[in-house]
Amino acid sequence: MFKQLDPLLHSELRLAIMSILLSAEEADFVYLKEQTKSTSGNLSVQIDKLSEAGYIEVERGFVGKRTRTVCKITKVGIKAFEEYVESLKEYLNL
Amino acid sequence: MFKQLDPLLHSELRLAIMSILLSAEEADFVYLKEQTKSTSGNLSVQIDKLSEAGYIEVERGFVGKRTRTVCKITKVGIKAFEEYVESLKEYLNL
DNA sequence: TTTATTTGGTTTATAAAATAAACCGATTTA
DNA sequence: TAAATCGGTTTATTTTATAAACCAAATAAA
Repeated sequence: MFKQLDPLLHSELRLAIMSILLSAEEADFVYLKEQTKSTSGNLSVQIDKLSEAGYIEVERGFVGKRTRTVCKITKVGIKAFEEYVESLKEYLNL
Repeated sequence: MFKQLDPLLHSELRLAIMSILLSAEEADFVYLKEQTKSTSGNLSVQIDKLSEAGYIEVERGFVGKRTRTVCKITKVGIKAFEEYVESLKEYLNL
């Protein structure tokens, strides 16, 4: 009856990150921090986890002299997100 | 933008319990255990948490000589669940 | 009848997760 | 040149989830 909920997505901050990246296709660290109102430490950790899972791609570069970390969602990430939504619907009676 | 997700509901097992109780209006420990495929220990702990939050009511009684723990969802629980669903929709782009 | 075994749980210990605090090098600003 | 800010990362702490161990009562088996 109840499918397992992907533990990587069933986390408030990671879900918010994925949600943003799904609409935006690209977002940098600063933007994600603003939108999610998270601390840098927490954000950094959760970005790493999504990246290690292959759900997002992270590029660390420069804009002018300042560093800039840009995140994009991957195909794998999109699929995982969609499956998570489907599973959740069962729990939510949607 | 992103509302906080009620941490009491944002948990796989507790959400499953609430989901069942929302449709069933009443379910006992054994039934919940079967449906959620959880261990008794985990189920016991999560039932307590929902109960302490006032989201469900727990009655420990007897049927014949055997003990029976029956759970019901409360109005507070229904409201919390509905709010959780609304908040989640934002994250899921629903 | 005593001894397993099962039922219906609870309590306690452990593993994993989320989160914040402390830190760091580079860049501005005062 | 000292102090503050930016853009993070690393490490420590707290919280959660989960399973394992346990328990009393009931039933079944020997």
